[in-house]
Amino acid sequence: MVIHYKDKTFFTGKDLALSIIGGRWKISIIWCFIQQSPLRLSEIQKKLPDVNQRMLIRQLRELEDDKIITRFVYPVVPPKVEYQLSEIGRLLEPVVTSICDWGDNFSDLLEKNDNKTSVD
Amino acid sequence: MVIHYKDKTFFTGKDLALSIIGGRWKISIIWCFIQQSPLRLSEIQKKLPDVNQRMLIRQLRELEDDKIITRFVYPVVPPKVEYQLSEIGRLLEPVVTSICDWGDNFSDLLEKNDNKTSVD
DNA sequence: TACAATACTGACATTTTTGTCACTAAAGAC
DNA sequence: GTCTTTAGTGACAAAAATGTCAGTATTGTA
Repeated sequence: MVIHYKDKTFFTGKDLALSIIGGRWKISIIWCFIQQSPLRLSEIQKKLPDVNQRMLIRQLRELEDDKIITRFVYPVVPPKVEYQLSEIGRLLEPVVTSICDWGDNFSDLLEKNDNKTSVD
Repeated sequence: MVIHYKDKTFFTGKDLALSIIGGRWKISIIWCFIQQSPLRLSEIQKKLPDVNQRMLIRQLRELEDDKIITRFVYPVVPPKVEYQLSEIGRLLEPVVTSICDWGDNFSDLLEKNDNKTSVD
């Protein structure tokens, strides 16, 4: 199987997937949408205070380009733009939840080992 | 919940997880181990020809530091070193498979749309 | 005419990640 | 002493990702 996408060639769905969701903040952004949808830019900013606006917008554009999220502009003043997951975007939920689950497992393990080696 | 790990602070297991498996080749490396284990460096290189050796070793070191994989050196000449997933590393399987599954879905979608819009 | 609030964009700096090249280590065989 | 093979390391270059800052667009209201 060979996949051509945006001038690049991928030999597995996995590699294609990684190229799409591999961005620094992509999974975190998608996680926001799984919790609440739709979301305005300003709302995502509140949920992800560590991401600066410029970066956030860039990642949103990429996700939009890849059809993971949709963007809807309301013709009002002040401007209002709503983002939400597309159908294929919503299918990323198992990816995000499995990452969360593993992270929780890993952090439990850290705690256990910390207690084991702690000195008082 | 606050997690301190390697001089950094994480507020969710997800963020901790992303910091550990977020490296450029980490998921691909873990995927190799899910397919076959243990693996020698030279074997991983064959499976991931796009990763140069220096990079591969660096990613392996990071995974080892994070206790995702173990490294066993056989005291022989020429040197023989075997890597394999640790217990917590093996728990990454659902993460990897969900990414693969989603990628396959996405690539199916691409194909469908290509056919729809193709001209002959 | 100036101001408001939201959602941007452009140019550039900085940081991080990745890649390259040349080199080392190990110890038995010759 | 030199060669072999596998698995590395160090120093540096290049590229990519990310961050910063200042600025634009919109149009109803004061």
